[in-house]
Amino acid sequence: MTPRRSHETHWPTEAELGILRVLWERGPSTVREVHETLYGDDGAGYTTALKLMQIMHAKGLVERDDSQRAHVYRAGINKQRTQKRYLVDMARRLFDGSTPQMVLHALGSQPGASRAELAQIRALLNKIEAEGGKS
Amino acid sequence: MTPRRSHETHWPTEAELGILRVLWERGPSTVREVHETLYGDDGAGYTTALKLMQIMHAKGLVERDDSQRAHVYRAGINKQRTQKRYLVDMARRLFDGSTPQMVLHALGSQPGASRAELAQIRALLNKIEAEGGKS
DNA sequence: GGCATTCTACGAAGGCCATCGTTGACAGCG
DNA sequence: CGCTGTCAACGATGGCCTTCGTAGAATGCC
Repeated sequence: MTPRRSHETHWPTEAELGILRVLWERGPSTVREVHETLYGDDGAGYTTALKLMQIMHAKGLVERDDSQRAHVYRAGINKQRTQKRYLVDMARRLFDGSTPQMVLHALGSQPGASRAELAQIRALLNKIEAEGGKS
Repeated sequence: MTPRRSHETHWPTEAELGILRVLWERGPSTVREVHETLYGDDGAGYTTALKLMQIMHAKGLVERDDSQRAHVYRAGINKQRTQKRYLVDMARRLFDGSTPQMVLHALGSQPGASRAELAQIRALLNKIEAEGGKS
């Protein structure tokens, strides 16, 4: 009935996120390269990947160099910023907006963290505390 | 064309999550109560909430007591488990499946953590380390 | 030039999602 | 009994997402 409130800033869909992951890892790639990496031989067809990437281009999620016959795509949004965006959104939706609460939950449930990672987290904790957390 | 791979285990959609949040917080509630809490006067209409909750009931996301005229709904899935499920999925989609990496990112970007929360995280860290993280 | 291959572009199908309108049941009240 | 308000049920609508089929252009090779 009523038009869905269009989130305005585009959230990548699940399939789009898959393509972004490939572009973030491989760097600029053609549709064929992305398709092979992502779907291999028994995933979605080539034109599916093409269509998705065209739509993503229209949304600004990827940029495109069409000077060659096979256009070369690259991620149009930053990986770190996207990760952060999703984290903040997840905290909002499931943890009352509290990132620390989310961290606690994430750590608490089967983290499988290595000692090195634990040390890294601890170091970050020290840094945050030194810079003055909220009282 | 081809049927979408149906995730089989139902992931609550955005609107469904909103309703679950209300049920988790308020406990068993009627459609009207959920609607008022969630949408107030200028959100979606009453029948929208009703329809959503009926669909959720069909999916098993909520349970229902229909012994009264106004049916009473309660959450059919556990809050903690749902939080964990989303966390794991997010780690998979954006952090190479690594929860610790995700924690690092979450802590690193605008934590807004209170000292108490930092201490809580630190305590949890100690506990995990004591129980032996992977080398 | 002619053919096979590889692209891009376009459109459409089928599914799910959120939203709402309408209908019929039910309850309370005068 | 008849009104009035609330409720569940159902269907439909418009939008978005994923997936393809097909067409047309470009390229390379004989």
